[in-house]
Amino acid sequence: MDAFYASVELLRYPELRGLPVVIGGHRHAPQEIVDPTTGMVTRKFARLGDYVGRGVATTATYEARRLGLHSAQGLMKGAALAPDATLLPVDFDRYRHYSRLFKRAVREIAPRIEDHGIDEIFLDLSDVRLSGADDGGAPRDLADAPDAAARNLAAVESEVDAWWRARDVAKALKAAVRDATGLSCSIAVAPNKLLAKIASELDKPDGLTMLKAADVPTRIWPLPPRRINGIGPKASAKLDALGITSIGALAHADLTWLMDRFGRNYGAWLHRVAHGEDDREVVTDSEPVSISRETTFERDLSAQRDRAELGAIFTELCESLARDLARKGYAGRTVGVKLRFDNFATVTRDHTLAVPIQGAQAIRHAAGLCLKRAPLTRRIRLLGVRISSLTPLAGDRDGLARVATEHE
DNA sequence: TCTGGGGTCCTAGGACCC
DNA sequence: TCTGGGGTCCTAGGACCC
Repeated sequence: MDAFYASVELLRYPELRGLPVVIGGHRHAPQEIVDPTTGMVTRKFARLGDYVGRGVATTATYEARRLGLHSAQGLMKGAALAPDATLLPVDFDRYRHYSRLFKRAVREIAPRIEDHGIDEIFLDLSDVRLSGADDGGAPRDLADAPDAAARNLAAVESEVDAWWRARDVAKALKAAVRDATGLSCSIAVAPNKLLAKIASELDKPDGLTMLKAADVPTRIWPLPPRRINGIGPKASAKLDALGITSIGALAHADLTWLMDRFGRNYGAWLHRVAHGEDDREVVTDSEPVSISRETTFERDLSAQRDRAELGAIFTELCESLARDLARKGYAGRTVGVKLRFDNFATVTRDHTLAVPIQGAQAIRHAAGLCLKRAPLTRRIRLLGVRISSLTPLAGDRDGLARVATEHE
């Protein structure tokens, strides 16, 4: 989905279209002002320049991106860059709603969907046929061809057919998503998930990109390695320092040289992905591995001096986690805490129980044991509680069905 | 004016078992 | 009279993703 959170917000605040808007933080909802005589409603939006706090931008409209604003950027930093941009608070419930809408619309056309976050999916289009479309009838039986050359030709023709069919399917998907949500998305059709993901960003927003394996040298190799899903800031910086600034350069790097510098597994993986190779399946059903809640405080808290406040937040986190767990229909055996200190260093502590738990009190008790083992000398900026080693709760078919549609 | 919140996967060491 | 070779589970940290 294109600039998903921001685009959802523009649906309800159309007067912001065309303006730089940033989504982030949580305490600055627009004020509605009703004119007592006319009854006309005008909204007063928060100005990014007035923001004070520790929030980051989750999404920026394309107009805001032109001013240098982008996701994961601190809002205070963004405020210095573009003080007159509009700031809207995040509304996850609303985004989840639109997420379900677009996924449902897609599922009607292409049922083999892999969830990849709230605003992304992978689709297996192998067996998708548009109903009512003239797709040349039944697939040709290659065995009917009289000789090898004819079989080859028939195979090529059938591949070409599939290619144009996939393009029509992608067009139909975009139309269905727009009908269901009023939102635009960008789609790429490619031989695998790796290439589809990269290609889907080549023509954003509202893109439709068709990419064949043979296109990799011309269209993928010029891109920086960072565009590959799995090459983040660290690996990218290291590649840069080694003089590798494009995916093509990575493809031409020696395999053993890469493995020596990045480890056997990661080095071999870098080599494969640079050549566009990826054999991962589209996974249509998956269970969550962990569920967590965390919060960053408005000011750093001391374990001694702010004990009461920390305790209240800790309990609240355990209660929200227990609610999430119940809503999704799971119990878990491993409870963990996460602490981030004033110097941004992060520690975690885990505790595994003999039997799965799900209640807030049991979670709070186990998390308390973890907390006792954590260093508590520095001031704390973030506290989190997590539960893993999950087992679905028997008898909660409703819950499981909800998980199947909500799991993002 | 430092850097959210929700996740997944990988690595590495140690305990423990056969 | 030095300490094999598997395997699993648990813990902690870190890179990465949306």
